[in-house]
Amino acid sequence: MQTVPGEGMLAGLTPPQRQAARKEGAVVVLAGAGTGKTRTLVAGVVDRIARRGIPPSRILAVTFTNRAAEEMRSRIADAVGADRAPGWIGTFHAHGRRQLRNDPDIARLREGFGIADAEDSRRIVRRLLQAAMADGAFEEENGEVFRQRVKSVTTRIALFKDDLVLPQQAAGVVEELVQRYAGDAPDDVMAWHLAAALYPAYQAALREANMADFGDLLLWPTVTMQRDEAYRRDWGRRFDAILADEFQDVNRLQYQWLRLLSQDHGEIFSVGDDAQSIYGWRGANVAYIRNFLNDFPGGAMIALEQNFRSTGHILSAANAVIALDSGRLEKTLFTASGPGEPIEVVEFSGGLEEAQGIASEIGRRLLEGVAPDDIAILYRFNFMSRLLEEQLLKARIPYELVNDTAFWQRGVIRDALALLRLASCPDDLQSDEAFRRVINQPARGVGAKTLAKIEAVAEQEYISLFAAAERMFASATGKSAGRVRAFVATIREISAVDNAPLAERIRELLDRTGYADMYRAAGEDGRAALENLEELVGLAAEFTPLGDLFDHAALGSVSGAASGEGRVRLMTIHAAKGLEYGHVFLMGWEDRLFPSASNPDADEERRLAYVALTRGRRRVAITWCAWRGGRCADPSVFLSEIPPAALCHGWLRKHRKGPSATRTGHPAPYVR
DNA sequence: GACCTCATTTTTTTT
DNA sequence: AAATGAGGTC
Repeated sequence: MQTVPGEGMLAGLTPPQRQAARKEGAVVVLAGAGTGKTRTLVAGVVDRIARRGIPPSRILAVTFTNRAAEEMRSRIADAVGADRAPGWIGTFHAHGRRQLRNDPDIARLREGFGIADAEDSRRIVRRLLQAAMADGAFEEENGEVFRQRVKSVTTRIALFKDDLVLPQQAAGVVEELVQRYAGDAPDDVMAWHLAAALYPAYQAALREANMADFGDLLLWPTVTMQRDEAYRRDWGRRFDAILADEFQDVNRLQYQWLRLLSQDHGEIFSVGDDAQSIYGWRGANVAYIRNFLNDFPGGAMIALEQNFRSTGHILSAANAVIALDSGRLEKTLFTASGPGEPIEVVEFSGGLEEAQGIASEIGRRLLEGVAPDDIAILYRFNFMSRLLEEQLLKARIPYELVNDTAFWQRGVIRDALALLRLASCPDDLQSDEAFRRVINQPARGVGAKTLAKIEAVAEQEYISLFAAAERMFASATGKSAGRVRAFVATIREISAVDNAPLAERIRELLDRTGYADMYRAAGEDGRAALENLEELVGLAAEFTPLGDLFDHAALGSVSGAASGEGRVRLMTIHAAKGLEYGHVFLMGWEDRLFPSASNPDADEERRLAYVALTRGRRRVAITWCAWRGGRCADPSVFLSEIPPAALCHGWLRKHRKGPSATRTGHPAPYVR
């Protein structure tokens, strides 16, 4: 027998893994945490290429995150060679973008449309809500309340799209969605109605700006595939096999998209774990994986239950917590390794003590020789990293925030990109959001009132805001007129020279508009911003055409995520899914905080706890505080659900005194 | 009318 | 971290 490339890796699989990888037709692999999910998925791809002879170019593999796509790509390349890796590995959004770029008119967009990220969407909704409020659609709201309203309406419009609801259909399904998301609060119900009412205007605003939001990327291709059989077949026949990762997190839109693409051949290999479904608030519906066999008759479901990651104690804790998840697909993780160390539970008096305690315990483990990047601290909410950061800094422990405010979403970077967009097409309405963003940055005397005047002119003449400002201030006198004229002239000049390298173009924009000077003048306060801008200039060189840079920025890429070797990782539980660490610290396990009182889906919080626990390979510590945020707190219910035999009081007891353990100070950083 | 500073607030979770 | 509000100055 000749050897087939890739057969080697198939040989290293467990029997269920191998059975799954070789199965044809519709398959769902129910892969518990740490059971070799990615390995099996990669084996599935390899089997299709190497054994079944499907051309790599005819395989579509889809993931949720860029990180997962990247990992899959490299692992497949390792197995079958880079030249034989599938050409279509990417996130749902990247695939949708590709489809929409091919036919912008299915969304009634023009070529070169931009991608609106969450903040762009919020800005549009804010304007619509302000207008609605002025019309008396609802009571006047101020500040914080209004801000919440904007956010809550924006997310609901996105949920309509995730549920395959078109703008004109929204009003008809409000009641259904109110029920589904159990928005008992009157505010939430109102937000649903507002969202349904504003959705058509929101969509019109996007179209006018020639922009697609995240939902649009997949919504319009899917809707068109439903309506137009020729279009569906055109895309469907490009692939002989489809593979989907994290299937438990698909929403209705993604699910239909997968079905439409796979319906001709029925070759859909999906991998997931219903116990790890944690994105319900984004429209994900566990029912799709749980009912897979109903929707794909003749399909197969294969469970992977042997865990290769964690110790026995960690698994018994995870199994106990997830056992109470209602409606779950029964499966129990087991391991061939021993029980290992019990999970350490540590109670602190307050958040500061907790942060100090974790920092000093990490310091101790680093001295014992544990590698910093084998340690992770996980929390429910991003804001919980703040105290921790201070303490880690103090203890000179190198750390990295994973995914905090992503590079591309930072204010400075968005400003710089706005300048670039403005300069790339100042007369296009597409640049209006960019104009709003940077016209008064640095201050040029254009406040809300002046901007309103510019907007009025622009609307009247049906020209861009930039063109309107140019016209209005051409001959105006006054303090701000000169500054606006200079700004407009600078953008025009740079706009005219469009052959300069991107990096140079950005640098010129930043310098000549006075944007960079604003931060140079700020001294130490502006240093971080200037560094970010430098990084952007460096990064920009990699992108041509220009549109790719904007798309990349919007689709949130993993910039710099691979940089943090030798650092302790701090991240949310959500961000930790799919990752594993030898030492895991789970903080803030308190009632109301975790499970979060603001999530109506209690089971989802439970699944989150399961995800958190199963990130640990050898040692897991759970901490909680009796006092946080000015009020008393009780330990999380999840703690009481873990079998006592898997728990112990760990390092916490010894260090209740707090500061004394750290006061001695550490002269040198803990670097190996 | 716009700007500045200072204080306050409030966070889900993310493509 | 970013968005607000207040109060004072130009």
